[in-house]
Amino acid sequence: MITIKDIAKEANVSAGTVDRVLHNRGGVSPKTETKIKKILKQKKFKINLIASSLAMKKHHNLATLIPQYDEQNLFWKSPYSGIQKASQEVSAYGIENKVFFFDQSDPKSYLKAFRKLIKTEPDAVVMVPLFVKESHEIIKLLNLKKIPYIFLNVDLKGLAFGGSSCNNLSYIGQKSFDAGILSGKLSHLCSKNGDEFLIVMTRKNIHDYEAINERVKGFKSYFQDNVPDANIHQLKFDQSDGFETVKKKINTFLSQNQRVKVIMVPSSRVSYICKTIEKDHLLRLKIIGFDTTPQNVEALKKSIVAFLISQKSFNQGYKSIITIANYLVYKEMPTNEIPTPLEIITKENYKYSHSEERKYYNEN
Amino acid sequence: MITIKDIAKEANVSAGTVDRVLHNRGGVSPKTETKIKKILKQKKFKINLIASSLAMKKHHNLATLIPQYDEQNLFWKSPYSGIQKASQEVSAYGIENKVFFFDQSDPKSYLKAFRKLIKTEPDAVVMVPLFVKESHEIIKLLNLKKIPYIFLNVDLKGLAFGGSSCNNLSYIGQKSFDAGILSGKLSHLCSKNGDEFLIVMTRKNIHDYEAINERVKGFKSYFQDNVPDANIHQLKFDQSDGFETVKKKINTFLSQNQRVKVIMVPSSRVSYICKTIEKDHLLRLKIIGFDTTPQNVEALKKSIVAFLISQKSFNQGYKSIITIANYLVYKEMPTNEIPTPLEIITKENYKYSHSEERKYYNEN
DNA sequence: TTAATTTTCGTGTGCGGACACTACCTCAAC
DNA sequence: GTTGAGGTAGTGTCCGCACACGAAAATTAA
Repeated sequence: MITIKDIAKEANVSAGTVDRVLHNRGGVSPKTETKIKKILKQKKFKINLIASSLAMKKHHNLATLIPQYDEQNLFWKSPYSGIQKASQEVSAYGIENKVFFFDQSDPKSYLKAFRKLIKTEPDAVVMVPLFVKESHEIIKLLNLKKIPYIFLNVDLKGLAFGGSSCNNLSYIGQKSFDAGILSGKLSHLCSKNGDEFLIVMTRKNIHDYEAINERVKGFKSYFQDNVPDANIHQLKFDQSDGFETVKKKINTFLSQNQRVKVIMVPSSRVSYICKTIEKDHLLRLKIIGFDTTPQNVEALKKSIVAFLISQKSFNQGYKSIITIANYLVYKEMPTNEIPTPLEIITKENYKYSHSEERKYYNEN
Repeated sequence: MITIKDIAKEANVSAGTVDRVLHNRGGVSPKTETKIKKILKQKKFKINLIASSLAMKKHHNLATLIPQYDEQNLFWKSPYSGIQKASQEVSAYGIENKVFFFDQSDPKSYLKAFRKLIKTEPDAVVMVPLFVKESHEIIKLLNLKKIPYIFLNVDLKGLAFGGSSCNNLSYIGQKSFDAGILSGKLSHLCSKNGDEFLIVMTRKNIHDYEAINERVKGFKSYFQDNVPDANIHQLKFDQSDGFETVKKKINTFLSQNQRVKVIMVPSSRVSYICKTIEKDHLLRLKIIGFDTTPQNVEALKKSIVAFLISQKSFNQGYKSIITIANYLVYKEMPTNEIPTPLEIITKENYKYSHSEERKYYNEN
């Protein structure tokens, strides 16, 4: 391992001088500078990041702005857990993360949480820019203060607000359209000619409205491209519809459409839908859903659900923190967009997936 | 940030004493030990890994013993790449990894490579114990020298040789039986009642003989448990069979067995098999294979292959190094067995998988 | 009681680098 | 010739921890 001192000795200067050229601090004569730079290259010197960050005594403050989760709506629990795990890990590197929650249905709470956040003077921010208009204001301030930020799960990419554009370091999140395509492919694979398909939409939370729509679009797009004459039905339920209403509607529909053999539920509510379907219908159906919530996994294990497509939101939360931490500590520039694997989960491979996540839950 | 000194001050002892209890170095009276431990907990002290690794400046020597790969047989390329990537990462922590190759068909070269390896006096070893008998000797020596080792991709678990048992820290590798079950499930899902199945075995390398066998067993086991009356055919080819022989046999078989609708190839040779199959047969077939070799991915993209099951051997190689590094640096005891996810890859989600691996390839 | 141990603990140094502080040198102005 | 400014380069300290060495305290032996 080559150290600064080695270089200094070789160049007949002191370590301080080498340090100066390493950091372009100036105050070095052109002659010595070129000489040192030459030796640096020749010896393939690389700064020891460990020693470096110790010496700098970098004490970074991170801040995270995400929607609050609750019993009713566990969607944001998983990314939060990932964030927590990553925070724990990077804390050893002198990075502290503060999490600020807001109500996903209340833009005002979003702004309010951000105001609290900004008061802590973070060095970087991970945020879920759920509300476009309010995000405008936030982005502007972050740009002004030159605080780097990355988007989690919701992208504002390309949006420019009156001169102040989104300079987010990266976007980490779902590719819902592609996930929809995948669900189409799986549906197709486990069907035969003449089978019909059913999409069941239940709109429960506003936040994933976009994701659900994209999934449906992707699903249809797959069939458009591959089986244009496929018969795709669609049922929509509202928040106001009770269990019995849903049950009646679905079963009536299935009775009248015996050729429907595959159901795709573009949300994490697939296990709920399954509960409404009568046994004799279930027998002929292949059901595909999203997200590995405990209930969904239960349905998977019982072979009621054939496939779950998981976007590993735990990992997304985890990665968001790790990414920004690497940026702060090692100045490692993340790619503009960090895609998350689209995982296909079945009864048979579930136990091998999400092991990180489950390990974390067990420890806590 | 709480430092050792803070703790020391609080406990009215010196930093050295705190250090001693932190590392269980002994030489501390029970009284002070419990006192310090209490304060440690209370203040939630966490060792600063940065400072720690700097101070230790442990120059660990790792050694890896894996089969050589070549143009003909790329199986071991992927784990090797993972190993390389991890080696690079841990080098910043003063860990150097030396890789020793052996000929996967020659036990002598295995022993020879090991002798070279042991001369470097490694602090830990990652190895693929391909040959049982020769491994005996190796394990004995490693046990004697108290060099920790982990097994990659081949397990000798439970094997005891004349008193010297395997004390491998961990096993990182495939779960081929379960992968076979998964292939069964996928085959089942994309078939309908009355369809028949075909397993095509090509035995090319000795090393994955075991894996292939397990996959077939798993496949059959799935059907045994779920569709006992399923009709499963099997074709075997030998190394001596040329392309034309294989082609003829397969197509003849498919012509005579029109009800075969799903082919499962329990090895990474699926793309090769596909090439032998005539177009009109391909149209009715769903094909399932293993491993994301470039050729297989090509077949996947052309929709010739429906599913590939990947065991992420890149990640396995990567993890093996990271695991042993964590053991050396942080004395972090790995779990006895580290399972690898069984990934289901289709045309639609391929681009989102293996991103780590591809990133690495692009960088190098 | 004193010497010989053993147990328990404090001190100092170094890991590789960052950065402030100081020292030296040159050159020009007075 | 003295003085001061500006440009260069060396030195020392600290970051938080690991670990060796040796000192002090406690225990045992003589």
